[in-house]
Amino acid sequence: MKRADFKNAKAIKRKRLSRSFFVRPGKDKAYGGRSVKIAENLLGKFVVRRIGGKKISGRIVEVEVYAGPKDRAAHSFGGRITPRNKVMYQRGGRAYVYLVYGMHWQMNIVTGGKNEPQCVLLRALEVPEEGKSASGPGKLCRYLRLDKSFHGEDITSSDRLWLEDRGEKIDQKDIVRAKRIGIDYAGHYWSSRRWRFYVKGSPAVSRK
DNA sequence: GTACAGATTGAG
DNA sequence: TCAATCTGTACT
Repeated sequence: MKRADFKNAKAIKRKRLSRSFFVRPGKDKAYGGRSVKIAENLLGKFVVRRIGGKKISGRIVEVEVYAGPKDRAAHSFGGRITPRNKVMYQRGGRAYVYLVYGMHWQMNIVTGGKNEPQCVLLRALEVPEEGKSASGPGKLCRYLRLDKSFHGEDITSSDRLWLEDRGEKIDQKDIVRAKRIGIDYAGHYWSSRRWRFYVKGSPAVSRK
């Protein structure tokens, strides 16, 4: 490697997202507002999964906000606390991983402070591997090889799962705001909230 | 204990 | 359009 190349390689910014990204001070302007902001800010960040000496990563291009206890589509609706969702009540920065439809894992990131049960679902990544796909929450977990053992993982300190800022800032005009997928059971008010965000034009976005 | 539905996916 | 597949949840 030439000296200049080495310098360039070192110059690529890879900063792990820390607690302050997931837990933000202040009050929400609208219900779930801070988590909406976090969701938008997650676009363009990278998920990194370390398996032994190997790293798998992907660029986040699609997310959804779930903001209990008012949100009928969220597991925390009504303030329910169950073995499955109790991690949502912890301080932000942890993974909420669970099985849907008896066969697909989904990964959420807990946002907000203690006893503020909110989270952001990761729905799609752009991945470098030819032929591989992470377009959809189930496929994303299959790609990253995530399962129940990651439930509750603190992604601000874990050595096998974390998020990175690599210096990209998605412009507001490139963020599409849409209705969440697969939650029609939550009733018109909640299913019509535009709490799904994706990067305009990304080929990896699910259900375009 | 039983019943039932689901933040999905891939095949037909 | 539909079945796979199983956990969480609500009820008896």
